[in-house]
Amino acid sequence: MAKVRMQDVAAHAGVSTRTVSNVVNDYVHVSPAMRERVQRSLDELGYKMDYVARGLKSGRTGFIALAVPTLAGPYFGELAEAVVHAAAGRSLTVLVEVTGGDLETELRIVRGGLTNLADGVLLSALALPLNSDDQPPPDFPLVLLGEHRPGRNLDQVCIDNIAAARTAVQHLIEGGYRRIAIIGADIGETGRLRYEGYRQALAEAGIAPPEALPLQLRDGNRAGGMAVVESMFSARMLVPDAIFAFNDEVAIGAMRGLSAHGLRVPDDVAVIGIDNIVEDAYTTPPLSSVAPDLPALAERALDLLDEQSQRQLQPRAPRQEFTSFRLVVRDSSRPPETGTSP
Amino acid sequence: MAKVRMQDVAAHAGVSTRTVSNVVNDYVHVSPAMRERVQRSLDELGYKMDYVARGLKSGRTGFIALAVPTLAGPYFGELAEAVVHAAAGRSLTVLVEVTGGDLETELRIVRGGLTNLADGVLLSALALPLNSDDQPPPDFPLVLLGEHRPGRNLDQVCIDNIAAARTAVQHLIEGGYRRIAIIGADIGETGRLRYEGYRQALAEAGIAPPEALPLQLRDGNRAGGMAVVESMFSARMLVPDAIFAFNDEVAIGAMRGLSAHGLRVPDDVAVIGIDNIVEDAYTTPPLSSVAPDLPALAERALDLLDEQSQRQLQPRAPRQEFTSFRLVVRDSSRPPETGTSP
DNA sequence: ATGAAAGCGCTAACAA
DNA sequence: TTGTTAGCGCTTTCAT
Repeated sequence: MAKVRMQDVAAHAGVSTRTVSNVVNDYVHVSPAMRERVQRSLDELGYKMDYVARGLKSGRTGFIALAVPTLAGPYFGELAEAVVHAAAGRSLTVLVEVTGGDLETELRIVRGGLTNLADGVLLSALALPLNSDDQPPPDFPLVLLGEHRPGRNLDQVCIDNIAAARTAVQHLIEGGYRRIAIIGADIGETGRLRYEGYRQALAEAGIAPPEALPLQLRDGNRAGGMAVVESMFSARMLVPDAIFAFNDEVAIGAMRGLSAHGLRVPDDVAVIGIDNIVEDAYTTPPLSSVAPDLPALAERALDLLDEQSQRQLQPRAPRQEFTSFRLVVRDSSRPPETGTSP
Repeated sequence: MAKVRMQDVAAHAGVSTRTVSNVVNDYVHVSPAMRERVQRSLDELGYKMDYVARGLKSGRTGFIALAVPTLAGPYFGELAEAVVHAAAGRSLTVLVEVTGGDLETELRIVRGGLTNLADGVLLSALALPLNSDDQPPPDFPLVLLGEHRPGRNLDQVCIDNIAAARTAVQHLIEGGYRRIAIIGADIGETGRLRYEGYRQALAEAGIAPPEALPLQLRDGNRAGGMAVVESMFSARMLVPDAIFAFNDEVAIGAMRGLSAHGLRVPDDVAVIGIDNIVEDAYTTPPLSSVAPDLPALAERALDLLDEQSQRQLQPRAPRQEFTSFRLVVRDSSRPPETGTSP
């Protein structure tokens, strides 16, 4: 069964390709009779649109691309779901590419590696150099998603990392915790921002930060979080009474490390992370977190993509937008006095 | 900065587009001098290949598509990583589409919705009707990934679900557990197969299955697993001494439900799942599981895609291949006598 | 080793 | 309302 082209359908129905195209694309000015006739041929021959060919001509494909560092961890999967859902509301299909946090891959994407394939690109960058203002702005709709900030010449939507971190740490302080450690301050720009929020919260409360943890956090995942806690014990450090983790995965790894050493959460050490991944509600104890508004983030990102498609010609100043977040308190950060939920 | 076409480069270098194409595609018969000259123009003008246009003509895009029901849960994310990794070894880029387990979307894909965009499609189907043998075979490389079995006219690679389930249940039996419940026997074809393995293991050991759990598992996720356990308590059923869950997410939900009712794992109830997601090593207690060999699965799937591209003309009998799995024992299924790991 | 030119399947000006 | 036709950017026969 060879490929059925529009021309084949046109021949079969005794009309021109123009008419077939009109029918396929639900063009308004087609007589019902004609539509009926063409539709019959369409069905009979089993015609399937070649979206690539259409894209070549029309410049629009109906796809948008989402590039994320990894899908192995939960956060980007949940982000992807939010984007898929938001895109579906606009009749857009999402294609996800995994970059591996690889600089070369991220650069390829910023330089248009997905253009013509997708009408717009959402990129969660990890490795992209921060000061890339010298790079020419991309000539296709591109929005940066999430916490990285590679230069100031690209649209971006993310949560206010400083505020989010400060909220988390303030919550710990309000719970009476004083020796509050941070894990992951060294993870790229996001880590820097979250450290700043941490620092501000402590400063506001007049608390001195405890001594820094000995091991740097290599990867923002469970294994990394656990390793940092292990290093804390092997360095015989004074154990903090609370930990603010770079993200929930790290927090979960840290909790595992603590419990492996016989420490209870939150009685001995309180823990809080960021991202509010689904898993948080099922850890032991359930993990407190700061929840970014993923649906809103996705919607805003698509809005910006839209905007960029419109003003392709007359570029405007790049935007950085924040979406809201909220504190989600679970047992991992509830001070002992308060008791746990029923 | 308008779009730079091959023609522009050709003009700039004073050659034909043929030559530019040759240089770009590393064609052998190009004189070093010519290559040098064209390359200079390429760089100078900042040429970027339009992969869509190339795909239109050549029929190959360098992309393969992976369609999964969801990315919100951990399993398909980890599967996607495996596919991305395997594909990278073959200079293929993976584009992931989320189907939502939606029948309409799955049908669109089987009918070629991603053709011309991707050189081949890997589909993890959920809703696809089982007896779709009447459907004409797809005219593009397509391999089914994972546990579903929609008819016998498509290539498929998955683990042997019956054997995997039997292995898990045999492990529980060897641990001395007798009242072994299953959660998720009702989740589609996969559930049916895993139930069969469960049944076989019990039969081999001469154990009668305990009374069925009152609530059907709606979704194969944590919330579903927890809900089933809750229903077990509200129905005042005799609590089993071990649970074999449809997958690890369900197992994790079940563990949460058990601990919410004051039952300890594995002392009161042992739990085992399937998938061996990363999270398993960090749950409390760490969750035993059956681990599919994801890298092997991905490689075999790509092999089959390759094979299909070759014999486009002369179709061969569809294949169903199994990839190996192994039992991963962690604390959640270690009988009390045995003690826990150091 | 390189050039000229015919499409890949579709859309959209331009015509009628 | 529908037909005709010129490309979209690229690859690839056929020439040279």
